Amino acid sequence: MNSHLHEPKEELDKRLARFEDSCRQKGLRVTQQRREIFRTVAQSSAHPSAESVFVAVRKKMPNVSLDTVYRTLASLEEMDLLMRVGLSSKARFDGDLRPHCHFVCTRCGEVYDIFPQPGEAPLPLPGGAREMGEVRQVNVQLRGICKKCQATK
Amino acid sequence: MNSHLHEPKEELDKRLARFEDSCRQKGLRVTQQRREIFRTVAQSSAHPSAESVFVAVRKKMPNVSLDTVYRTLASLEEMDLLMRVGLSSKARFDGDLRPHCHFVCTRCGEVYDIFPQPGEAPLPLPGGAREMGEVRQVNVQLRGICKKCQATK
DNA sequence: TTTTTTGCAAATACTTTGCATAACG
DNA sequence: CGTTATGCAAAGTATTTGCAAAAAA
Repeated sequence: MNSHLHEPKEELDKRLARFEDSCRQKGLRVTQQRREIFRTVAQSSAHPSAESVFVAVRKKMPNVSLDTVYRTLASLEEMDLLMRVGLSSKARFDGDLRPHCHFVCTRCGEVYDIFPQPGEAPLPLPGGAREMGEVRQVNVQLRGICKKCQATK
Repeated sequence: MNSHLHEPKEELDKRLARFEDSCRQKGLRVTQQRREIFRTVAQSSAHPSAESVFVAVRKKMPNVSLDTVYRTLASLEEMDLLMRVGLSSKARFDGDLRPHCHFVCTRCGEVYDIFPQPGEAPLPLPGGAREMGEVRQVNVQLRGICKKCQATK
């Protein structure tokens, strides 16, 4: 899975402890599968897909099923123990090419535009960007709960 | 489709002209379907999905098919006439919660981390963000062609 | 007229769900 | 022991592809 530790062992233990705390706090049981799936994502720097996690976890737990991986990744995201890269499920398109950011509501899925306010400076490219390759597009996504959903409780 | 013009008519005409130029430049034919699909996305501010575009276009062209919409949206993205919100196809996960950006290679799909360089200031939240709702996560994605793919030509 | 594109239908990829059994607390 | 989570199988979305007919240049 092209993964390597990005932290020493004690650090991983700390994260595993945090994982267990989060589970208990949410009333979720600390199962072998959840622990192994969490450990796998926590140790990888390859931004794995559900399938990759599945393959990796299977090496230690040959009976784990893909749907458990999906369910667990969703729980871990819910507990803020990992994050999802990009937007999931279906693709959405934007015909407005002017620089702007998106606010994505994680509850209703709605996407709102945030245009720069008058006089606001454009976001600078991060310093390390050039080394990665040729940047053609910048996509800034803020995720949270939109006003409308907050009102609905 | 909850769309409204975000520009006057002359502006749209200019964009349609640019669309036709881009097609010719790429050797793609300017078909009724492509024109209508482009116009639909260009006029919408709703970040439509392929399905939404399909429904909207069908009102003017009852025989258009969903796969043509998919194919056309891909071409339009290729020509930089629209952009895709978030990442398409499959979900990917990141267990590293430290603030960092992602470089996504649009050719090979690989995702690379960009961590802030020593002394680099964190990116400021855009001014308009607060009005949208409660921001829980910031996701900065740079898209382009990675070094490895550039080398492969 | 020649080549590209379309629409149809079918295939594929990704993700989710219902249900009986197994595992946690 | 009571309840939650798992694995299996099957269903549900989202997207892609092969091919004959239609449209663009």
